[in-house]
Amino acid sequence: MPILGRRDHIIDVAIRLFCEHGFHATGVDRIMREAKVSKKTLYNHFRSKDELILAALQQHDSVFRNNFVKDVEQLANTPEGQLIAIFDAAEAWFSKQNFFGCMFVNVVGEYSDPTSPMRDVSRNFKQMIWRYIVSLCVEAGAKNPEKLANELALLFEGAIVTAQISGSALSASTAKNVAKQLLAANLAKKADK
Amino acid sequence: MPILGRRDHIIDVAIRLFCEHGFHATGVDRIMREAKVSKKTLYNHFRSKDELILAALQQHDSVFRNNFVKDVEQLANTPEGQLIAIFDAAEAWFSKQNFFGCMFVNVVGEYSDPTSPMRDVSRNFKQMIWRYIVSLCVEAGAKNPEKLANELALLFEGAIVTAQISGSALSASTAKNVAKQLLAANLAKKADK
DNA sequence: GGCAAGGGAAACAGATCGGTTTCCTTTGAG
DNA sequence: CTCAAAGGAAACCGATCTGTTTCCCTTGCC
Repeated sequence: MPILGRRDHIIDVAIRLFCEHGFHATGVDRIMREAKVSKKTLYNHFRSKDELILAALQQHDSVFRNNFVKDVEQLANTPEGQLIAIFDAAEAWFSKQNFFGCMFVNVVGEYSDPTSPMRDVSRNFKQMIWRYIVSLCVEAGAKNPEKLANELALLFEGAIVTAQISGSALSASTAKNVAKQLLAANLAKKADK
Repeated sequence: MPILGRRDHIIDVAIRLFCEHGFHATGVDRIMREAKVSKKTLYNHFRSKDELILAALQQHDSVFRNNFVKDVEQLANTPEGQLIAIFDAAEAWFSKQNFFGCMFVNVVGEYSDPTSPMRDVSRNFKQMIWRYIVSLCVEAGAKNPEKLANELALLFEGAIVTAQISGSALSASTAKNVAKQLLAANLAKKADK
């Protein structure tokens, strides 16, 4: 009912439908039906479907990263521990009923133009995740934090897609296992403390 | 003109368009226009668009794996070398002009029903790649070939998606670097020969 | 030459797409 | 109470979707 909540509500419904069925397959009629708003209201808040898609991506970008970082910080309180906890948080994510892979991976499969604003948001999301991992690597005292972050981000990405296709969350522990080896090889020993 | 080549030609065009623009966004009108066949001919070979999608996925499954294995075998002639060469072949793949990510990753973003035949083909493709890696790990004398293959497949998957989103082929060498470390840790030393 | 089969072009069908407009009701602030 | 703004329901628009059908022309085979 509150005016300010309407827009966010539409975006929430749109995110859910886009994640589950894709972007082209999800019509505005269905979004408006499930959000229980009229088409007039929807187009009062968004000039076009593309603008709604973009708003959904940006909202999901913000919310997902915020929650993910919070989850990781709740699972461990040292930088090394948090780098590993990323994969525990991932496993919990993969195990959710409404897990349909990464929205930002799914969107690039439907919009191939590299100058598309959807791809900009997608690239930006992955870069933000990477920077987060870099910052943890720096705190953990990695010799080459950016290189280590590249490797950990790659494992993360691979685990997400593998979980999506296989329908199993096992890939998270596979990635976690490799991550542990990478940390052992790239982090200063505790003796250095 | 040959009757037998028509069906394959339609499939080839469909694969190209599905990879570049996605499945829902690619209409049969466009496929038929670019394949230079009439709609009658198209529906004479395929009962529905879904059947064409399925045929395209199966064809791509077969052709891609065949070519990929051939590329790997051309790049190295030992099992250890081939396990590494996977990522060199990947880099060449990522660098192609018409690289739009993995068709089987893209398709699961548009068809979320786990019982969908499209997802069956996708799962099967990833499993075939995994089995190929397992066989190389066995030949290379890995202690736990299936576990090592899980890890290498994860790196492979992560490299593909990262290349697709970033638009850069650098992820291949990142994955290759990690793969080398994994092989060094999991393969019997040369002294054992 | 004649003839059946296949294919091309295009009309057609019914549904759905994104998006606009109309009309009427609700609602909140002065 | 009044009145303007906002929202809901639904008609409407033109375009596009998958899929079917019609008509005509080519082509290969006997």
